[in-house]
Amino acid sequence: MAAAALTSLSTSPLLLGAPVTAFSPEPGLEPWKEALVQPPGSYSSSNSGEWCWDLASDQSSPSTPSPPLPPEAAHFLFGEPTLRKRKSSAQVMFQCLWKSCGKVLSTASGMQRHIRLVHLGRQAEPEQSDGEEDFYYTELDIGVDTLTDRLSSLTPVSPTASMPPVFPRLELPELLEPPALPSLLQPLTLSPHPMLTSVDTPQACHSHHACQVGEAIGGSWGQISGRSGALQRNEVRACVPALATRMGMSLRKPRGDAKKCRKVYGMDHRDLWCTACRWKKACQRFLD
DNA sequence: CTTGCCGGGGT
DNA sequence: ACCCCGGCAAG
Repeated sequence: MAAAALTSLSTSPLLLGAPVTAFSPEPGLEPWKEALVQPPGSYSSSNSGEWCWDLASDQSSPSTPSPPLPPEAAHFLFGEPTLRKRKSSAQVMFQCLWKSCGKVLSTASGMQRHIRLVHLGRQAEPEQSDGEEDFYYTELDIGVDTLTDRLSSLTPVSPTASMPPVFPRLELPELLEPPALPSLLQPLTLSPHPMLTSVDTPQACHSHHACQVGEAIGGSWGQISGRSGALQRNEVRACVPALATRMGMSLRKPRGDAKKCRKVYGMDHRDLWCTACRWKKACQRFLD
């Protein structure tokens, strides 16, 4: 029965083309629970929460008939965002990541066309596209997991993979400049700071890891990647803490640039240091 | 290499 | 509580 419902939902035009107005969060269906009922094969079945998915097995998903770009270029690393089964309760939109653009369209093809014409200056038909447009827009679930969207965009690759993701002619500083991030959040501003609050479900913020990850996004971690798309939001939400750890996202706060007692007074005036510095703790005199 | 400081001790 | 330091990450 549930399968039938999912099937009918997944084929519904509402998911792909309709305006946002139809959004409704489906009371009684906790979205985070859906993470636990993913089809087998793509995810390991650990119940410890330490090991939530395996990119290698993720790649084994069947290749598609004729994707518009070489799968090894992006889909190899990022999955198949437009073809994988989508969460039934989410309305999907597509937002341009180009600096100070932020245009939101309801279809991926429309967004690709927008990027191609407006930003890349190409007139070529989609068939000739090399898929570069995919790098300049992101997929938005207009639903409960806006944070995990952001997190997944910060997830360039599994830590088990050693190769960096392929960014064709990607102008990182421009694409990832801070102004780009707030604009991503605009249509999703259901609460003052969605990046931090939307994850604040009983599950995700249980150990505050997710919140600290949120803080980290504002810092240097924001430069990790701007790629859209990608890993299943359910997976990400289900194991944000483990994800943060596994990605090497240490929860240690980034080093401040203020000179501390040690630097100011020197090793041979330790008696002038604040006690915290003397004890090799975070300096209390020269705060960041 | 140096610096800042977390985590984990000892008293 | 106070004090110390191994060891790590970042620069």
